[in-house]
Amino acid sequence: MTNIRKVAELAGVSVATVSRALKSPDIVSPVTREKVLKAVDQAGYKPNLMAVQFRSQRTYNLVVLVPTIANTFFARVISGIQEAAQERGYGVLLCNTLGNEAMETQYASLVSTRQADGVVQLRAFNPFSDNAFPAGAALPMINACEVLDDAPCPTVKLDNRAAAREVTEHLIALGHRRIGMIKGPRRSPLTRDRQLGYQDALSAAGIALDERLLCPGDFTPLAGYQAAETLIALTERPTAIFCESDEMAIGAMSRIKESGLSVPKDISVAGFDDIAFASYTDPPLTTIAQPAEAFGREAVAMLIDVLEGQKVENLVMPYTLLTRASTAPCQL
Amino acid sequence: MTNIRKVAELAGVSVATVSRALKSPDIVSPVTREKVLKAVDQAGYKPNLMAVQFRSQRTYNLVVLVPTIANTFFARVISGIQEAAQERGYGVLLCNTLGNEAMETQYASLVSTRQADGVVQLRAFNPFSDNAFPAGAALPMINACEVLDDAPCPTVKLDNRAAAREVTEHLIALGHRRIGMIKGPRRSPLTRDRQLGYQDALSAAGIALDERLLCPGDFTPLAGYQAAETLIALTERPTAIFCESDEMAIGAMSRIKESGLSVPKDISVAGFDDIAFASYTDPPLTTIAQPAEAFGREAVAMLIDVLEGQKVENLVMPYTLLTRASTAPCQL
DNA sequence: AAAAGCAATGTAACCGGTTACATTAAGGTT
DNA sequence: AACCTTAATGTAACCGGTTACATTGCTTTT
Repeated sequence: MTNIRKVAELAGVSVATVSRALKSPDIVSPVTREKVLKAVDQAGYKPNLMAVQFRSQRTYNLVVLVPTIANTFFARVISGIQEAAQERGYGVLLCNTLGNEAMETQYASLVSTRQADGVVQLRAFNPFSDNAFPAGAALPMINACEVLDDAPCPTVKLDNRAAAREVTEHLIALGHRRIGMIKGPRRSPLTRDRQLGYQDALSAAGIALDERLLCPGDFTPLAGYQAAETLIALTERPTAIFCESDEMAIGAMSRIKESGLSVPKDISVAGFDDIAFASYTDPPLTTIAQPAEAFGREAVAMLIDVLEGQKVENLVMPYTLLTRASTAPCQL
Repeated sequence: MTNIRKVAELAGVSVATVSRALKSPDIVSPVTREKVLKAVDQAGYKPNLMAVQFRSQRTYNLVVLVPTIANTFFARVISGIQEAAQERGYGVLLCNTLGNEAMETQYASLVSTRQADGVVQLRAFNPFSDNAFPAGAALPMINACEVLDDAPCPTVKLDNRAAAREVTEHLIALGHRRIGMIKGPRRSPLTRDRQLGYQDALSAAGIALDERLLCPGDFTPLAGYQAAETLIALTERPTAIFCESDEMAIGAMSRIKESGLSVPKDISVAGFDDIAFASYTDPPLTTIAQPAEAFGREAVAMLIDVLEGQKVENLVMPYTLLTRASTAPCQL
């Protein structure tokens, strides 16, 4: 393999001069620079980035911890991450953690073993919290999308409470009083905030909370399907269902129609995320649009700022309620 | 940062002994090994993997070139890749190339600059074909899913022609004679093979090929939506449509219903891939199930075998026709 | 003309592991 | 007791860049 010494020999200069000619062209004479560049070309020289990284102790890689790449919302976030990282010369080591905390911790340790410079965490879990990491060490991390309450790092999030409130208010404005909710995983702050927003809207409208209308889920279509089954079976079934993800909403709609009920005539359905399929469902899905790609881009921008020693501030991203045909006035 | 020398000092041995105690425990005495391990623990020592990699000239990273991560079929393939890579101690550098060839070539060059050991290419394009790479150099690569005809590397693929033929035969068996096809990108071998399979079935049944029934697409729901529009507008519209991806099938179904037509009563729709949503559409989608995760796992297994100097053979993966409610007997 | 300043380049230490080779000590053989 | 073998450990070169410091030669200053 051609290395810097070969090039130096070919150009008749020292290795230091070659290095300088490539990295700080302005401090070598034009004549020498020419010679070096010609030698580089002739030898087909490409710097061994492993050596560069080793020397500079920077990998220019970022670890992204994603709960599941199969969720199309995260796919969009990752696209944004990828794009922003590439623009700034960073690579992305993607880690599909499947919600497995041990795996998250393991992947996060890529930073402490110098395989990556920092971490973007898309889930409310601090992979550095166990004792595998030196307590004082500042491990560059950004927590985005699902954010810890006491995040030990900068965060990028949505005002989930306000967004959930807005969806619920939309349903109430359509005359619905029995509104089911298909939630996310139990211990997620995201789920808690969205439920708070749901409750905010209910109490503002003077509607009592009925615990039976709350179903747990895990953001997958299957979970939505099963939760809808439960809700439909209630003696007083809801006339509207708010799902914490579009994927669950799709599953729920499937189950509702299977029962011979109609969306939105019998039951209105609202989702969250605005995934690509949301406008192709039958009927098209009312949902909260999140700027998924922007989440990714902003998280990366912040992480790189941290790595470069700049100060960063927490970010709250905007959302929009998209009213489509899956929600309609209550028929009762 | 604690390095191997600190540990050596702490344990009262040489750095070589520390290295050996960790990498080949059997060649140091039990007593010394104990001392070293205790020192490692005490110092909180973790080897600097950048140094290890630099020394061994192996990164234990694989580059994965994926056309678009937003397609849920690829999301499944990537899950498989991730899993297999992790099991064998490799990291995955995911590159969302968006079909941009310059970007593919750029990412592939991570291998020549020693940022990664090999490439898994999920698209029919040889990123090493331009002159940016030394001609003779053996750049470890596996081509999976969409495979080049003259791939310069081992491949993992489906018998797309046979699968497409099987779907088409299924439609013909239901009595359909005018069968539309929503295709993939023009120059893709995948699209060509699937069209050949479609034609095989037609000619076996004595049905003439009608070019107007062939619409180009790009695997997105929007493309399916638009292509369906074209097909519906034909004076003699098809009674069945075979889509080269489930995502396009979902878009097509949406457009068909928008026209007041019913699936499958007026038009049967079949897809390809069996993405997670395929069983939650209304009606559930008849499709070809591909072992997406297995594609990823096999590709990684093959790539690592190549990296380890073993011989590998091309692989053809199995498929299954899943008959669901979106296809029904022809009503004409 | 001697001193000082500066631009251009060379020399070699350094990053943190791995490993070929050298050295030492202990045990076994004749 | 002299010699050989083997296990255990130490020494130092090495991977391929980067960069602090040294050196050279030329120009400017007084």
